[in-house]
Amino acid sequence: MRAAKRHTAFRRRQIGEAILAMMARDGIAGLSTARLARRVGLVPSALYRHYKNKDEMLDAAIDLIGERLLAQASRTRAATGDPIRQLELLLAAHARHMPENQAIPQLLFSEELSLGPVSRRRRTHQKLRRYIGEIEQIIRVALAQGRTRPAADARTMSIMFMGLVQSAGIYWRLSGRRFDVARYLRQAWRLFRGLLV
Amino acid sequence: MRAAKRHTAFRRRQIGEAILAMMARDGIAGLSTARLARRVGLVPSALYRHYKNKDEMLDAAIDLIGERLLAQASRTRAATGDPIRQLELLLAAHARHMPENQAIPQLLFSEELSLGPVSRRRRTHQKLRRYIGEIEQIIRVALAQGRTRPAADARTMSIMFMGLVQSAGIYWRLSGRRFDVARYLRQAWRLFRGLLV
DNA sequence: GTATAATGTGAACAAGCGTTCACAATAATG
DNA sequence: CATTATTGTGAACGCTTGTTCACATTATAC
Repeated sequence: MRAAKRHTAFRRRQIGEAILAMMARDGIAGLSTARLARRVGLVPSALYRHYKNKDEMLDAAIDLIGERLLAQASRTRAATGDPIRQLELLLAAHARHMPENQAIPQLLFSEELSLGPVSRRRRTHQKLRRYIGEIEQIIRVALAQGRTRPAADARTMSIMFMGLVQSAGIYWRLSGRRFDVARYLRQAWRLFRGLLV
Repeated sequence: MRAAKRHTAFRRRQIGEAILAMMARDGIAGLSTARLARRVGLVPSALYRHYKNKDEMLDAAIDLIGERLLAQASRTRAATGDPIRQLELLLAAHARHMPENQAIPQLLFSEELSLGPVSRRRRTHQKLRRYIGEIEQIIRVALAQGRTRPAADARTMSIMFMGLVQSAGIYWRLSGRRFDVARYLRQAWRLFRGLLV
């Protein structure tokens, strides 16, 4: 059956989101144009009406990831003014969206990042830096309010914060989704929190 | 030129170490039997004299990783009796061997782990659990000696500890090897240490 | 020293990959 | 309504992949 004719903008978003979903499960390397097309409901060659080649499709997906991360951050900052509470909410969101968000660590460690064009690594680096920058700002505010004299700067702590999520993701994935992410992150948060207040 | 005839045990080790080295740079997906064979100095078909198929080669490499991790841990525990110092040494070792050890995170997030046989995921899970178990024991000793009443159990803290290394690895890789891992881990260590003593 | 087992080689294979292209169908424009 | 631009289709391409197999070479065992 022939697929409906939709605008390129629509298809581009469809394709981007399909890539994200597929990356979350199977990583970026097992992602073939054939499977991607099937998921979107098109024939492989149809993808090339909307993107020049596979590289452009992947880059679009990376942009999507960056957008979502930043949206998550700003949504959290809007929810409350308390920096400590913001970090807590952020961790909870990561725990809640662990399945879909696996696309992120999959991407960060994909071989595409080392084998593919340098521009892609830089693009990804930039997205992550922005997100960590958001966290760093929150931590800076928290440190200003807190009573402790911290043993490290806000940037170090923001990378550590990301490490909490990463380690949870690894273990969750490796355990066959059995590892209790929410519990771990709650405990880890209690420790991390102690470094701030 | 025809390659020398070596015993299978010798070739197996050669192949395993070649996989590790190649994984560290390019991940596990870009790893083809052709490139692997060239690196070992053989012709692709020769690999099949020593392993039944590619899956078996990868499993062997995973075993090698496990061995190295445990060796690292026991070497560190032998170096000093002080648990705090042990953890510090372990972090320093991770910083020093970051380039070679990239094979580990590459493996942990490889799509081979989700697409490949379940046995491989379990195998990897087991290796990592053993290593984290070692860290957990060290932390347990440290907590018993310390004066603080910890806000989380030793297992949580051991996963957090691994998270330090992971986040450093991500950033280092993404920054094009420019990120100062040693500096970051020193600072992160000061924070983590504060949770123990 | 001869037979036997172990290891290496090159050719060949089927399958999957990303991509191109002529052509068909549909939507947008006049 | 006619024209034109846009989107979808199926076949075909060159390439890489993992693997097998008959055959050549070398080490080991008797």
